[in-house]
Amino acid sequence: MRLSRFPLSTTKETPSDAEVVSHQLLLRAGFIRKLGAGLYTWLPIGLRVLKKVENIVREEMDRAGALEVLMPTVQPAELWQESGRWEVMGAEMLRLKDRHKNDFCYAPTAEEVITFHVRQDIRSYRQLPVNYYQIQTKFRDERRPRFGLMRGREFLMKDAYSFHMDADDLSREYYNMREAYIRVFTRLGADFRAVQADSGNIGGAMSEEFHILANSGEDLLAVAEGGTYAANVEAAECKPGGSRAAASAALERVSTPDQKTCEQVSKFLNVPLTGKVKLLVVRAAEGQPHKLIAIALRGDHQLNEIKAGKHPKIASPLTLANPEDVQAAFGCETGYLGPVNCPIPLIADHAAAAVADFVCGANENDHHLKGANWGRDAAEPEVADLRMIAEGDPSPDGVGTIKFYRGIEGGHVFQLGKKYSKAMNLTVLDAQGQAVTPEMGCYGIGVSRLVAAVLEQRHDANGMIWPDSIAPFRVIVCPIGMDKSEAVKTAAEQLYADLTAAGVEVALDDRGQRPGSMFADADLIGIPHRVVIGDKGLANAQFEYKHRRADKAEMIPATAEAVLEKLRG
RNA sequence: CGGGGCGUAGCUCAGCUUGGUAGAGCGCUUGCUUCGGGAGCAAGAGGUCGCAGGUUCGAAUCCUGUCGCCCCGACCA
Repeated sequence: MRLSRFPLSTTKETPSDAEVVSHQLLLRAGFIRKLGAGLYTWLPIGLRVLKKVENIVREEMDRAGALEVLMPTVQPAELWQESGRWEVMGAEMLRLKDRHKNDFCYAPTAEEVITFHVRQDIRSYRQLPVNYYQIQTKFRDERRPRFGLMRGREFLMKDAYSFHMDADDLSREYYNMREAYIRVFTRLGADFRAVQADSGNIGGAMSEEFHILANSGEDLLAVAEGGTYAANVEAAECKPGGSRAAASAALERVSTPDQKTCEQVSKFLNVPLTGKVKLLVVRAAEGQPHKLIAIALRGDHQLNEIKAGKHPKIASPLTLANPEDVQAAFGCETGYLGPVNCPIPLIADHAAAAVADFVCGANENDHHLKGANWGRDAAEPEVADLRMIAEGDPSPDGVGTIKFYRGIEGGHVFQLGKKYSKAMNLTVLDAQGQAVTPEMGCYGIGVSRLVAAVLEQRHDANGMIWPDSIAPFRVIVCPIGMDKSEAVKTAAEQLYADLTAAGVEVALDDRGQRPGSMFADADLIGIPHRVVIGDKGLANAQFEYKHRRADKAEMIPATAEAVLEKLRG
């Protein structure tokens, strides 16, 4: 490609409304332009990268045996009403009406549509298993689109849906997809982790997310140092620790005026946070004897709202009680709650239940209790895993110690089970002629998000640093004084022709720019290999070669073969 | 959805407090010089000041409404 006919619109200035590096660079380098909140146009150079990511995903899905289809982005409401999600999905689903006033949505995902088609076409166990995928635009009306491509509203996604006669075959395909994802992320040149995940409201059992590690990531990951365990903190289990020590202290009521937080009380009474038990009050699930329920946590621990929300006695999604209701139930402010004489049902986290001689609120304003003990001062509590895992905790699988990382979710694999096949009456006949409801899996990759996520890892002060696999061009040829020197012009044109003939994607910077701006653009758009051709080098029959990551350039023979050698190496 | 902020040239922003001829830098056009890390000089083009009302002799500036966008929080296959 000749850059004289491939306009780059790069800027020196960083757009003010771009927060994260990837968003800044994508705008500065002219890869994308904003059309509205969470809506971006891909310009020619950016689209080249997006298409390459898309093709890597396509190749690996094909290699894994999945079959590509293309479904409409506008879907009839009836299908969503069948699955029940027309009501469940909130404002994040964009709803439309056609001229006949019929309801539609702009696809946020496609479980319903694919299940509908499989119901039409698949009748026999002989036709299963099958795994259909598409690479298609999705729209989710996020409450708060942000970070450019990382959380856009319209985005490009690869979504795959598999159908199986039984759970074992679903499990087999799940691991098949997992392997395909590992190949995709590896080819993108990304530092990534597959982590255990919460399956959210899409439903299902087994689920893992693929995260690209980056400080700007929106998710927090618990990864075992010295082990293999990795989980999104939302999903990370906490195993019960050691047994509780025997009670040794007497119960004592102490005055703690205006000491409402655990930190304040801990400091005021000079006891460690780990020796305190705190109480949170949340709404109880429907049908529970009391509308509120108390959760006891150790002072240094945080509530895991996802795990707690799944507890059968706790309302889902987890909802904190409002302060008036707490006041009415306990007769004191929220800063002084404790398990001793707790007026409502209580569930304790494992760790909170393992503390002896603890400090807690006295259920009376401005007072706490010291030396409190389960089984003596407070009833032995029901225990559950309710807390957020913490850095330094032992890994739940017993190997290693937990350290936190931030990650950008680039892919997600789920075992859905029968949630949609059942809701939408999908059945096939098995070998005995019996109707069976197939098991489903679903597997997503955020294709456009991956472009930004890779960039979060691969950049420096001068701009982007693409791996060869997804770079907009592999090589950029920068001729110095092309319009002055016939020798430079000839050599540049020859190299351009030779590399092109060799099947290398090469950009020839024939715009007649000064060297400084050529180099600045080449660095900003992140082309991995750069060849500079100037009269000085040509006098010695040499080109100058530099890898985008290298500190310095080196001289190589002035031949296409020498350049190709560098690309191989 | 709650809180905060911003809409002025293609881009980044100043001007608004205290109403009176609409500005700068970058980019763009032309010419000359320059040519190995975003060149210099000179000339030039380019703006319904988001939109709609209102106050006023006069509104980018003050008031009301409205739309859009950004940030923090809550939320999120």
